[in-house]
Amino acid sequence: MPATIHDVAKLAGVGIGTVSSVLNNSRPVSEETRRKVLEAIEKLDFVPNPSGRRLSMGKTHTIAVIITYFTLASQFERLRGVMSVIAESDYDINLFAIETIPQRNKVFQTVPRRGRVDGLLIFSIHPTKEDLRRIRQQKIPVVLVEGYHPELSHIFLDDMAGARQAVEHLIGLGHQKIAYISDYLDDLFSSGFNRNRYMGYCQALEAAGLPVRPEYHRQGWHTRENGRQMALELLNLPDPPTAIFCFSDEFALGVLEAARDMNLRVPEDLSVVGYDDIELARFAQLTTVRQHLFESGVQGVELLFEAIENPDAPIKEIQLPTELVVRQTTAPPCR
Amino acid sequence: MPATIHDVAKLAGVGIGTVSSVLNNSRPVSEETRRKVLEAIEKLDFVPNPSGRRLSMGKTHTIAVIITYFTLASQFERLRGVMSVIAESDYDINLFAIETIPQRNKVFQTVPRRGRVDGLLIFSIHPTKEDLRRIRQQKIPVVLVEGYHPELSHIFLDDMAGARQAVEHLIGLGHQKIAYISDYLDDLFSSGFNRNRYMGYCQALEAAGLPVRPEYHRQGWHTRENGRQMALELLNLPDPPTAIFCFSDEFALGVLEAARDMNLRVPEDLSVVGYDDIELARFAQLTTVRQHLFESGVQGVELLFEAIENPDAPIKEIQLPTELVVRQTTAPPCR
DNA sequence: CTGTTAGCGCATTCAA
DNA sequence: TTGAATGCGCTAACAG
Repeated sequence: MPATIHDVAKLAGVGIGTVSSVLNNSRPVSEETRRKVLEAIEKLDFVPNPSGRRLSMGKTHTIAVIITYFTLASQFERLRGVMSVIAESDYDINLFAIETIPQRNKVFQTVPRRGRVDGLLIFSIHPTKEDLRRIRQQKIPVVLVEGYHPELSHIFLDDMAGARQAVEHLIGLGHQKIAYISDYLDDLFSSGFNRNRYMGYCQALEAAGLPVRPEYHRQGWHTRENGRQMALELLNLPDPPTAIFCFSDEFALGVLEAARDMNLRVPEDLSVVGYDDIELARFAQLTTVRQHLFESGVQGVELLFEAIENPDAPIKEIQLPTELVVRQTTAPPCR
Repeated sequence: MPATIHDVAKLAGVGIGTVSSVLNNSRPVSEETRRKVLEAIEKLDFVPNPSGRRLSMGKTHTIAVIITYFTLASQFERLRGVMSVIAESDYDINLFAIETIPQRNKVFQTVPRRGRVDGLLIFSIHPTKEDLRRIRQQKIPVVLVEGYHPELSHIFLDDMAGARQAVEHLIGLGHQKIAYISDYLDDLFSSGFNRNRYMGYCQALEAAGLPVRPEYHRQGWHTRENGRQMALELLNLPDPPTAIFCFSDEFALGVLEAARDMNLRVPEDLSVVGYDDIELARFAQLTTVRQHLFESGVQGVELLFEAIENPDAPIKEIQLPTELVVRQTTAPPCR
């Protein structure tokens, strides 16, 4: 139904090769014929069919963005970063959200292929050996965002240091009983950064001569409500913590809710530190570890574009800084 | 580089037609050959090239989702709704975020075409006559989410009623000085729903015999920070309002920040009502008008799928309910 | 400078 | 039940 290159050629009285030439500036065309072609294109409201073009060129001009934890505001902010540079490019983006293992498998089995997309941007997922094999075999450019792999380009942060900063801040305020609310340590998607944050937490405690108390460590699936539940459990312990460090701001907001439920004042009765610095952390006046979410999305696509342009370039890694942002949810403990 | 249908055919010792048949169950194949083909597919890790398939079938198995105000949490929640049903389907999604008029034009000029995508889901944008012409010409299925157009399928809400409920709630509490913070009334993208909410606001006031004071109506671009600024202006008026109704929760959170800046207690000194009921409204204990965001995304794609299946079916419109959710940010005025 | 032709990978006829 | 041939819309190489 829509006009094809043949329709344009016929209307302009030229061959399809010529139309293609003016479309892509692939070879010189006389002013006269160019004008005729342009006119025909205008009149027919012609836009080239991407499938035809893709098939012919072997390039899709599309990148896939694979996201897990798609409920999290942090992922949304990363995605916004991606979209901001996509809008300026002539690439399309295919979005894949994966929440379950079967979904993960399906996506990783079908998406990372030449002819399907030109490159992959993967948020917060650790590729398995199987994934890696596939990726290498298809020779498809990949960039991990909030991920780490020695053989793939990635944007990552020093999570251990970030977590350490947060806990050191609490220790510096005089806290001795510091709990940690985290994602499952061996969650199937994760790139080990949750493990790293846990290690940072432990390191900071140990460096200060504080014990790592197992009952102060809770794990749960990544929602605010779970954060609230786990905080409630912690705060109802016989010897409750005076401060809670959270794997994410999402959890931290849940902790704040729990404190409200129990009529605890923050920060007087309970200090709370989050991780991510999502948009709403500022609203909640949450002390948190900032990772540059939007920026990580931006740099991720840029890296991917580079890799697509220059497939033989060595992989790159970019480390984004983490910084502690002290707001109103941390203070010295009362007791 | 990746295996093609020819590679599979050769390895299996059959013709490509046969391979295609087992791939799509398009015609009977003997158990014996099917097995051989499946084996070859497995061995070569073959997945059909989508561009080829699309070109051949004239279907893309892709839908475009066009979103404006992509910074808003409400859009993210809608998108999550969309993704949740996409994950269960075998459709891909192409995401387009538009923030500026040139972007808008480019997207509407190139995206809504047969051969490019099978359908369009459009969030919070009012199609122009020009857009409509294009859409009709390409005969491409379209569903508007949070939009209204008599000739296109759409998911919408009765915004006038929603706004009225909110303002009536405030009036019922005894407020007489009620301000309204809105998006620009003639914003270029919008479908008029901001205008409708304004009318609902006016209606409720008038029905109660209250004056519509122009200085109580502020307009600004859709960010929390702007909400804060506008609230500051309102609250510094010689005769400040005792309640502020907001076009969105995003604005309302900004108003809450402004109140905090000015050491006003909410709801004692100032009542605040939002609109949308985003995830975080609950955290902020915000009284708000709920629209079912996630659900609107879900129903939007479902409607679109129906339209793709059955292109000649009449357009459908779904009205989603709005409901006032009273939380902690509204109370009778002090003075 | 321009028209013609050969694929790109697939689904789908048409024959056998 | 199957193989071979045709065409989807386009780009690029080839031939003028």
